[in-house]
Amino acid sequence: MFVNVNANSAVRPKFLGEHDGLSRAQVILSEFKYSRGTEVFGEAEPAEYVYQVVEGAVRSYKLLSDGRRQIGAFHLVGDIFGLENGAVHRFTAEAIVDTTVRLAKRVNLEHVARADALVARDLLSMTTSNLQHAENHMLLLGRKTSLERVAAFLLEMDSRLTAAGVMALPMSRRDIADYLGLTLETVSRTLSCLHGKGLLDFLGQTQRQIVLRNRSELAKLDL
Amino acid sequence: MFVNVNANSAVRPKFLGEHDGLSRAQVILSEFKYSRGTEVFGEAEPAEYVYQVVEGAVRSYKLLSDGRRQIGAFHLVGDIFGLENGAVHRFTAEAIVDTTVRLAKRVNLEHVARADALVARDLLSMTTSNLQHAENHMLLLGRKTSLERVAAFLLEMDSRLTAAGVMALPMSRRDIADYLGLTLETVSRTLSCLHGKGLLDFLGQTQRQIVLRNRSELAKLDL
DNA sequence: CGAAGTATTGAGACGTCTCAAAATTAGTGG
DNA sequence: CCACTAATTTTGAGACGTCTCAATACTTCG
Repeated sequence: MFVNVNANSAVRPKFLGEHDGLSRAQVILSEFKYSRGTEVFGEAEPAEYVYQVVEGAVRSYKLLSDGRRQIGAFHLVGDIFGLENGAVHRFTAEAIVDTTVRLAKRVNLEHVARADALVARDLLSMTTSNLQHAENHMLLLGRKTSLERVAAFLLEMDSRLTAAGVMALPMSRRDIADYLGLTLETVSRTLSCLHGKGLLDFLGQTQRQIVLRNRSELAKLDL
Repeated sequence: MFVNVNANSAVRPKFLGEHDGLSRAQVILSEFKYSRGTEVFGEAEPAEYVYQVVEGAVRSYKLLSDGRRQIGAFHLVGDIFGLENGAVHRFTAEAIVDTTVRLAKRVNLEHVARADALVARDLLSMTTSNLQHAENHMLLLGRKTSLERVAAFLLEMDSRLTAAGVMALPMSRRDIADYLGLTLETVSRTLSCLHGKGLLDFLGQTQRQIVLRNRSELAKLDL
């Protein structure tokens, strides 16, 4: 099932096993592919692995009993996810598009962390940046209008995945809505509104390629 | 300004310096009092100390430029707050009522953590529980109704500060609203509604002492 | 090219917010 | 301790933003 791969990809972000993200950790790495829509791990499942997106995109979410969904984060190329302190995962993680992940056995990581204080420090700083993102997102979900939420989303994605001026969103309107605490219709309407104001353009024949025309106006909308 | 105190209080929770929360750390501890409404630290201020509530209650919040406020957490007796990985605080912290805190210099704590892996582990697990709280709160803020939010709030506070069956809330309706992403009127109406249904009672002549009459019905409301 | 999935747009419903007033509680100084 | 004032809470009525439901358009994929 798991294929051992150590081939170097020529991609920008720092990957597990390269001496950065998780220092010069001697952890066993594998790669695995998930096709669009499949689950990487489920909420409350034992947290056996830690993952990093090599290619594609992943959403982590929680569900209420009646199906309402809150996406806590999108994981894009280079992002590490599924890192838990406790025994089980607190989110469900699904591939948004066909996705390749690199994975490390959690117990190995913990073993290395015990020996190497730098690795332990990396674990803390990753957890801290997750916390920081969650804190900012609470402000968005609790207090921002739909326009402010969508503007914040666009700016976040712009900074994380824009290549050559074009932002190719992997996620659907529904995913965006569940991330922003809105409905997909409200997201769609708000994007149309921003397009109408000349702040962004839709590119080609897909609605998921977006070009930001006026970042500073968007930034003003995101208080 | 800071008074060195090592007197043992006879209170329930484990405190800094007692061999639990932060292991057998040899950190210098002081106590300090903040009167109702005063700021303990501000957002983006250098994070020089880590705090623990000895008596009273604290709110941590973020503000938007126009004054909208999102409270990220309430810190009650025993809770540690102001723990940062980065150089600065990401929230403003204010005393809700007259409050006594114990505080430790952050650099000392880091120094100890470097020497003692158990302390380092405690730091990570504290950050993780903050993260876990934030993740649950994102679900609440993004997807729950006002009734579900208030029910969740009551159950959270019930588990954290009920003494002798009575829950003495230190925070105002406005604080609750800013925690739940609602307005104070909606919080008040929702509490009235729950009272009307016989799920809770208001005690004495204050509106901040509440007795939960039917926890299981409340739990059903909090999906 | 047809079918399924996704996005847009519209119209009306609904939940929460806003504004306002009254009731209650807390705080202050005599 | 009381009287007075300020602050907080409750309650009401109407406004507003987002949601729901529905229809249409567009894109993707077999």
